[in-house]
Amino acid sequence: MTIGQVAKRAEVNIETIRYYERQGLIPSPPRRESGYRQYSGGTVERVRFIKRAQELGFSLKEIAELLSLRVAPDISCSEVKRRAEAKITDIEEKIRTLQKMKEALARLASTCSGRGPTSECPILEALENEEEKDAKE
Amino acid sequence: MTIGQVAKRAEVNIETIRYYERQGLIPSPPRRESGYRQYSGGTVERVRFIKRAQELGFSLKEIAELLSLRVAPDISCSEVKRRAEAKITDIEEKIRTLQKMKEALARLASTCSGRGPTSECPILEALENEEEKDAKE
DNA sequence: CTTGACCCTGTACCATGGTACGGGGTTTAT
DNA sequence: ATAAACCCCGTACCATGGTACAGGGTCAAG
Repeated sequence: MTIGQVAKRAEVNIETIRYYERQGLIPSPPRRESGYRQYSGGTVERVRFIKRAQELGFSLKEIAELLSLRVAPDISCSEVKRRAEAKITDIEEKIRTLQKMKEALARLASTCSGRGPTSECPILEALENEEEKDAKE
Repeated sequence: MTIGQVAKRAEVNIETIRYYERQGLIPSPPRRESGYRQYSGGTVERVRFIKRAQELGFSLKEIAELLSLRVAPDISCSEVKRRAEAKITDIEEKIRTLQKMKEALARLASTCSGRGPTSECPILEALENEEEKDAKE
């Protein structure tokens, strides 16, 4: 298979395949005499693994590590589970941060009737004043 | 006030002040003969506004717009409120995405006893297999 | 044969929000 | 005077995950 075929089957950009190769996420395949890469079907599966793991919030670096774990002979499943659970914790933290932002914004928005000039907008005024921030903490 | 004093009082890096000036977020101040920037106290407040807005999830670009709105004579408070509410919507969407990720990860993690070699890890296997993904959608 | 699609490489670019230099001038306190 | 802190500018770099070229070679179908 050529790089274009792999990209098409894995539903990614050709450039992405080359990028992943450069980053070490997929191995450099053998070449034809022309220099064209010659892939087996395993690369499609590997790229799909990468994209699925990305969807779950893993960075490419973390994915590279997962891929290494997959073939490490002395590593146990528990390490994979630990990483999944660590990612869950990460995500929970992010959700908390976002919730705080949302609540602060909602409080601000509720102070504004939506009428009047911006020079007297309570939202903008709150962003300008330090007391407002301290009062929340 | 010098740039160092502004940075210290606003609790940001000197480089950040210069960056904000380059990005148009704060105005270029008058200079001494030496070339040193000479700030009034208003810049400290403005930088604090920027940082507070950032904490609420606004990008610098969005913040620049808020700062423009603040002094626009024909703009009403409702525009500011609209933007705050749009940001809330953004954040809610991000939370939903993160929730989905978390749930998918939790499901995966629950399939793994934490025992056994990684070559037989249900988490990794799920990431490898397309059927698993389709079954969820 | 011809042409269009495909492939290669290396380098640069994008977004975002900074941060770090190098090289040189200025200010301030001792 | 001296030394350290401070400031200036322009340019490059960082992280992350791509994406886009330019310039040139190869392949496959008509």
